[in-house]
Amino acid sequence: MNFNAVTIRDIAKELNLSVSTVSKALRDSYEISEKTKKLVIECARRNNYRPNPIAQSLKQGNSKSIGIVVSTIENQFFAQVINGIESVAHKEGYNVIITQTHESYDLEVKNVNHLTSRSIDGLLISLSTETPDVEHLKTLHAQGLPMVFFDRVTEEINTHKVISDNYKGAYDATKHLIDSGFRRIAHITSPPNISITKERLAGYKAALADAGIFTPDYYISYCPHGGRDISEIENALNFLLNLEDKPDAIFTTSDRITTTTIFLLNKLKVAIPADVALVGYTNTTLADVLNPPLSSVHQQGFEIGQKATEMLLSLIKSKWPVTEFETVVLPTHLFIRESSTKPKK
Amino acid sequence: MNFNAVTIRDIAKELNLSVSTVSKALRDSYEISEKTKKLVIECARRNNYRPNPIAQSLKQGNSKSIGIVVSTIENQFFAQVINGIESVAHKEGYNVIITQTHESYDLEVKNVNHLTSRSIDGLLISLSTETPDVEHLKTLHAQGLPMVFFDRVTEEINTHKVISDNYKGAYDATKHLIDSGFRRIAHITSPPNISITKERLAGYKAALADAGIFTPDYYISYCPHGGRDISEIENALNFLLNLEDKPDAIFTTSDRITTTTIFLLNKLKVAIPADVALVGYTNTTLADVLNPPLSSVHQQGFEIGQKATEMLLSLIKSKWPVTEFETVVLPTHLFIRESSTKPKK
DNA sequence: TATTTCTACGCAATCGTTTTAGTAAACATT
DNA sequence: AATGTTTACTAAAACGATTGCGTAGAAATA
Repeated sequence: MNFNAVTIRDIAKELNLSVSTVSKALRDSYEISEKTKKLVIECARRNNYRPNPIAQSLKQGNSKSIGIVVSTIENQFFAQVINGIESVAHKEGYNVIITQTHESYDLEVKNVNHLTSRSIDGLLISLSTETPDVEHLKTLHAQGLPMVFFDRVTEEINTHKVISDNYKGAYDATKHLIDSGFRRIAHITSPPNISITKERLAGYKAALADAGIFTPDYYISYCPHGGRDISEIENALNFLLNLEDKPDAIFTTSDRITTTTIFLLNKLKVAIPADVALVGYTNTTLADVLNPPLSSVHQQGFEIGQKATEMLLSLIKSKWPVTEFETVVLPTHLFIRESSTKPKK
Repeated sequence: MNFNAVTIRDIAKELNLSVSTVSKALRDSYEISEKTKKLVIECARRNNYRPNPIAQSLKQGNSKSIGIVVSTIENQFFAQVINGIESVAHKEGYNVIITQTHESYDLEVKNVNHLTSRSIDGLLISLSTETPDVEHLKTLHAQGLPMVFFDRVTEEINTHKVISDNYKGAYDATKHLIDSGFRRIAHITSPPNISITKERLAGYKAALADAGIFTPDYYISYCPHGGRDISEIENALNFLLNLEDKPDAIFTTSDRITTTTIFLLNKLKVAIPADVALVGYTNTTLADVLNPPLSSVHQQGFEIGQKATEMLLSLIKSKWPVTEFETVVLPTHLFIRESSTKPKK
């Protein structure tokens, strides 16, 4: 930084003291007399001295910053998670570096490398939908980088995790559709490899099974890129709506898939819920104002972020290697609106 | 970083070379023989060596990171701007640190201090609605910190700026309402002190004046916190809708004010556009799917971010103090949807 | 053969801060 | 008076990477 060149050395020179005295005075060391402390502090203030955090980091071996990897901050859910992360991190004097994968594996690897090469103290990560394996994270984990997974987690790395109760969220949504009188309930979801897909699929299947409703496998559509390409969802809908036993309801996962589905159904002039009902996962604040108001499973994004950060900081601050890990599961909430209300005949 | 302890010194020891030789080999210096270079590079790769960027920063006096200050990333407009910023920054090897003010002046000051104390090389900032003055930035600017303003800018600091054509956006929106047959057009907007408010207000007034329509001052409502509190907008609407010469159309500014207005109007069972038409500023991807589809002025968020970052990097890289500054104005686009279509009688 | 020029590398200082290991001087204890 | 104990400070070594300068030995030139 050349825009703020005042260093501890300048103060030392001005006061005819050694740098170590100045440093200790500023850190309020017991070794320094009150008189000198006052002198130093006053001089620092007068010269608008700010300790160079880079030098501090180098000396202390930590950077007081944590890295975040999410798919995209345009997703309201992740924006809320990040707000939760920041609320805890800032309180503890950590700053955060946010990176986005846009669901790409390449970008995930690049971002993780970039973050670690920026010397982060810990990592908060939600896996990209396109991530086939977690070797890039295993190495770092083995090297001792504290990491906490949230939302999309992996079984292959043993560390803290924070997730929503995806199973129950999906179960509740599906059961609600069943209770509302729908029987042919399709499911449009993310790629089968990521955790949230599996958990939500299990909840969906369980609700149907518990109600004794048989559902063919072709009612389940996976979007390989998590809805990054609108065509993925378009294809899924075209397929479903042209079936002979066309579904009378759809349960969607993920913010993007859900909001895109409502957009496409409207465009296709498929009436919701008259032609097909819809319940989705989304954290948009606009669900109420959509046409029609969208029934949705809402996740506690902010709280997920908070919890994950608390756990990460506890790992970072721990003096001994942590071997006991925890997976925190936060409840989801189903908001019932018009998109899933059986129209009266 | 203790989780990645491989340093240049470790490599030197392993190969029985000096640290300087290793450093120079890795930096491909002409002073080092090809044979040694190959040896060093291979050893570095094998040991998963990564240069410690903190040490590099300290030596080189830059941090290769830029700070961003926005009101909130939950706002789609800012999320898009940030994506634009990242696209340019990452390409140039810079990483970004995002902070949010949530429209609070206190948080803005804190964030700016935090960022500069984290040794950023430059600052990209959109002012908070509650920011009464820019003294906290003037000091930094005077000290030579490169900064570029975007979206909400200030006249008081002479540097690069990137904004939307707010005047024209507002003019077009208002003119469209007039052309659609509306005459009593109200305006709900951000606090009068920030730049976008002034620019949009001017466009709104000009369109009305050009059409020879007199509009009373009480048709203009300011939200002191930019719509952070829903009650601000509630009050504005209650006031407007209970007027004797109740407006037949409303033009709103800012993402949050616009989407909250549609929410409240729906809640109040005020039909849009039958009872009152609506055109707003918003960058949500959901405008099409809202009830009713929302006419809106769309800003080129991504491009604003890109442009601002290009300008910031040019400031950072400049060898000489820059004295010629530029304000780039990007066009807005009006999307006409149902919320502003005069219903047939 | 003596001198100069290259080549390829090492030494040591540097960035700004923190911290360990001193050390004079003042004061207290026997 | 000789010895311990504080007090209040300083010198110097880190942290990891970079870089100007120095130099041994090989090669080229005179």
